[in-house]
Amino acid sequence: MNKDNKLLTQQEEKKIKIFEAARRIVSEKGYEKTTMLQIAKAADVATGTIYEYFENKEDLFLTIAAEQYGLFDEELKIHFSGIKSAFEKIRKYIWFYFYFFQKDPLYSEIWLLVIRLNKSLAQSTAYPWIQQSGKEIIDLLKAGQEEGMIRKDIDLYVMRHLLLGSLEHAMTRWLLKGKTYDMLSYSEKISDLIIDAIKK
Amino acid sequence: MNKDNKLLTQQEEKKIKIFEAARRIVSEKGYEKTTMLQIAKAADVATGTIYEYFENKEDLFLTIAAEQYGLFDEELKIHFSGIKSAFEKIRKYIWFYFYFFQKDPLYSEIWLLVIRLNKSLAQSTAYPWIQQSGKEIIDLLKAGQEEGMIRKDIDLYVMRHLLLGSLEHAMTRWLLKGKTYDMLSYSEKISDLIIDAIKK
Amino acid sequence: MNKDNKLLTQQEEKKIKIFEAARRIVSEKGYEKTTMLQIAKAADVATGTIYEYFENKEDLFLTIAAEQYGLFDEELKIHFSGIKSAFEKIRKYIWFYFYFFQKDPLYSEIWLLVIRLNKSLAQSTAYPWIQQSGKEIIDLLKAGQEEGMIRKDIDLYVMRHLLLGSLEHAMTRWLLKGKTYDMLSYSEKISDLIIDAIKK
Amino acid sequence: MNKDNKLLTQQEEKKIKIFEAARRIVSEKGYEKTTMLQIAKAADVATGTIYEYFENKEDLFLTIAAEQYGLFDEELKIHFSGIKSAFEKIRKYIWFYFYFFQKDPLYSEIWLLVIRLNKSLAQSTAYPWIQQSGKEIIDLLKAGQEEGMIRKDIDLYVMRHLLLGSLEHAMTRWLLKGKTYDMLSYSEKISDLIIDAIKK
DNA sequence: AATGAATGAGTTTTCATTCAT
DNA sequence: GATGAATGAAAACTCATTCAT
Repeated sequence: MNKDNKLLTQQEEKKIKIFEAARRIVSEKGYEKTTMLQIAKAADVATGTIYEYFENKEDLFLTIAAEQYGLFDEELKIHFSGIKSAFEKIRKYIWFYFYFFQKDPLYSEIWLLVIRLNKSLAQSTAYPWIQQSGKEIIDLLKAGQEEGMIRKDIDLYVMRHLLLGSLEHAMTRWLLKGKTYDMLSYSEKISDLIIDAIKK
Repeated sequence: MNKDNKLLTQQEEKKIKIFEAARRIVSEKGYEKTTMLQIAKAADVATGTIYEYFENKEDLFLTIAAEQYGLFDEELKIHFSGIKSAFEKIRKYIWFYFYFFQKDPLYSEIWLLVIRLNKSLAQSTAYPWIQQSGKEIIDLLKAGQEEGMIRKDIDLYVMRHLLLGSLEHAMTRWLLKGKTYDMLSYSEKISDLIIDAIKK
Repeated sequence: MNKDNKLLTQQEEKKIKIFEAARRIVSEKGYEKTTMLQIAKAADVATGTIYEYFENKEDLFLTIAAEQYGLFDEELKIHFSGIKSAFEKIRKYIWFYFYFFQKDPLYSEIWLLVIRLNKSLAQSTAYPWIQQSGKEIIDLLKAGQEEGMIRKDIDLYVMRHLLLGSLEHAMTRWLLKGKTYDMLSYSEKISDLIIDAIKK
Repeated sequence: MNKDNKLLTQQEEKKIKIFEAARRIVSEKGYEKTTMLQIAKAADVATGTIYEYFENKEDLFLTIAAEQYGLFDEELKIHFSGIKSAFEKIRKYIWFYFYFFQKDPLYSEIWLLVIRLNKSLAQSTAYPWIQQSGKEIIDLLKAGQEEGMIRKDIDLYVMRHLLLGSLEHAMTRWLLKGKTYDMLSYSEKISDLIIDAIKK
């Protein structure tokens, strides 16, 4: 390892430190109430240093959002591997949804309470991953229909509302209630009900 | 009408003017990005005048929220009148949900994007109407089970996640997408799917 | 009594009501922290009504100050009646000082904590009574010297500092300590010491 | 001197610049009428910069007051050095009181502020230096009594009223009158009178 | 690359005063 | 004369961003 390489590594580390600090604080306080100074202190860097790695506050926030989505997507792909049936994938998706958010409540807060409802994010074309995130479910449902496992009399988008809506609602309540009760028992029942509703 | 009556009306009018201006701007920009000066200008009053009618920014915001919920609740009751069956009420509820939010998109934005997901609001006991809003559905579902119209093998709370989750998700997407497409055709299909899922 | 007379009386009463309310609140909170609305509410009138009787906040405050001084002066004159010796008058003055402030702590707070330390008041020539208030002591001391009862080797102004300074300091402490202890026993001792210091 | 040292000095200088500007303006206009913007402009910094060095307006003000008291106390100690007799220390104290205020009129105006501050903070335990300031005189007087130089028939607190009251009164008048007359000739005479009154 | 002091526009809120009724 | 709603200037304080070191 040469000097440059080592420096790069140190930089990467610093970027991650800032990233993690920002993620933690944003999930605690929300975007508007998180200040750059808070992030800087939590990351143990100077405020100016944040601007070495991120354009500005919005960029930092958007990077977190993209990363957040990427992580979900990446892990999901791993969990999908080996499963061929679209229907089974949907089952898996539901399970994974609860599993992922429960595993890392920090992430789920950012996703559910911050990103998902950001109007400018939702309408922006600059961040294609946001548009992307919903399309996959549509593809899965369509494939499930073609397999003959999912009812064909219902619009795909309607089913997506039912699917994602139920999941998000359940998780959001759990977050807002302070994560005090056990999510696991719920998740299974919700899974059953959703599957029951969309299957042939 | 006497002089006093007229004065009262003028006052009420001004309060409503501020109220409507605040509602409009908050729904456009969100709570944090709405300034008192913007509201004042939009309502064509001085900033100080807002403080004649509302304690502070939070109070103004909360008053809007309470009003919002109250209106939904009040209108819903009217629509429920004459309906005896709990199951039919649920049908009606779903229809009304779309109808109400579509009728007044300004209201729906505040409810769906601002109030519903505000952590401190959700956990606050100072605003009982927020807690109240979810309990009614539970009662309806329970009554539907007792009538024998709704399946008894599923937890009430799980069904509520499905019901409210689907509705909220559908409406939220519609809002975030800029209300560009027609909601009515969706609403009916979603209704069908939800009813289908929870009925015996 | 005619109508005009009765109206005048009602007005006088209203003015006094405002006056008393202002005095009470100013003594509690100080000049800067007293608002016109607080006074209006305490006097049970509208804010605009205060401006019917007083030019503005400063005028109201100054009127209180003048009244305050006038009351002290007026009562003092009564207590002086029958006393011929200047030396005895000084004795009386000291006693009266404690007596007056103790009798009406509201008055003393305004005088000691508000008026006395107000720079613009002290330097103003618009309020001759303020200048006047100190001159009387000088006259008394001078007369005492001429009577041969008060030492002549000390500058009159120096003696006034000792006299008024001691009194004000003692009363101020009493006020600041919450008027919890008995002032009477002190006042006598302080009297003795001051008299002792200035007498021949 | 290294770079760090120089930086520290620059910071200190800026803090002092703000401090001095605040002191000057507060002494001119009083606490309530001094705005943070005025201080910022006078110190040639941005308003935000003040908040880098002081918590808020009250903290800035309290720091000035504490500094003021500390300075008095510190210098007094130096002047006390070499003097053994408590009685002589009291003589010195009186002299120093006038000397200190005359030497730096800017400081002395702040003292008026301190007096006023004392009024509002007299009952507060958060600023121990305020309570402290009066106790020292009691100790000195007591020691003077034990030396046999100060009369024992008078309560210590009564003597303190005479001593501090006279000094404060003389200085306050001088300050409020705009420091137009010569204080030195007075101070000596007041000294003589006070000493005369309390000595055996 | 890293720092963090400095910036100052922007925000909420207050309150003496006015004036139409 | 009395009212009190309306005013809006002014204040304290915040914080994303910059830039000299």
